Amino acid sequence: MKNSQLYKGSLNTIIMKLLEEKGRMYGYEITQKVKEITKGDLHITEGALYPALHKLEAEGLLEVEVERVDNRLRKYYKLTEKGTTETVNRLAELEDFIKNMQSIVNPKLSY
Amino acid sequence: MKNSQLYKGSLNTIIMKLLEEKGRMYGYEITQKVKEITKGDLHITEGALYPALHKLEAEGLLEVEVERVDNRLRKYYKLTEKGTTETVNRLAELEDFIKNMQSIVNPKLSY
DNA sequence: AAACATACATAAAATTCTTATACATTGGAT
DNA sequence: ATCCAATGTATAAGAATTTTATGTATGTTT
Repeated sequence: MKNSQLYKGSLNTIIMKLLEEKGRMYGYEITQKVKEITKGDLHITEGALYPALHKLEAEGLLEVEVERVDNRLRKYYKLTEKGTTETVNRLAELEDFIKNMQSIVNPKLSY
Repeated sequence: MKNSQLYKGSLNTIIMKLLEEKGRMYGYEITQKVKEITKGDLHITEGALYPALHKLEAEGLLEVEVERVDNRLRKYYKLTEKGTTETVNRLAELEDFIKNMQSIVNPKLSY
């Protein structure tokens, strides 16, 4: 990930949310989608992405389907049942996190 | 910090924002203030806090004033001029970060 | 022919945080 | 009187995540 330190720790949640929405995605597609959504602010690097995907798979949250498209390898990831359940929790945590960070940035609004 | 991984990378920004607002604070006070603001969600541990404060000081973003209160040592931290300037940048980054994360969580709103 | 985009991967190093421990004072409860 | 909780700072070992750099290979554009 590029730029701000703030994105540290949010990669797994981002991956899981995108997969929840799209059904299945491959690694490179995830990087492009995130770049698009954040208008270029967030560039997920391969060095961060692939180990993260492999770990989520090892934890049983994702499963992979390998396909060959245009003679190039693609690994499509999708949420397992366990992963889907866990995504609900992670998104709830994310919403709390965002609220908390907003309370810190803008304490005037907490009346 | 306790619970969610999401807070990783946000500690420095939290510290700087609180100092910008309060003028000066000591470590323990920061932990209590954050606990209060987040209604107990975020517990900043000493093992994370003190190294972070020392590093910000080493970078010239914070300066320290040692005082003895009730025979207990207190180290009050405040932003340097450099730190104040940098805080503006960090808060802008935080706002972008929050917006980006909201775009990811709630893509429907991005029409 | 070179450069760029697509597509995956790993390994060393840096960074940040968790967990555990340490020391010292004050105040309240047993 | 003694113990425990709260206040206050600190460090060190280890874990986890990310950065940076590198590698492989194909397809497309200039």
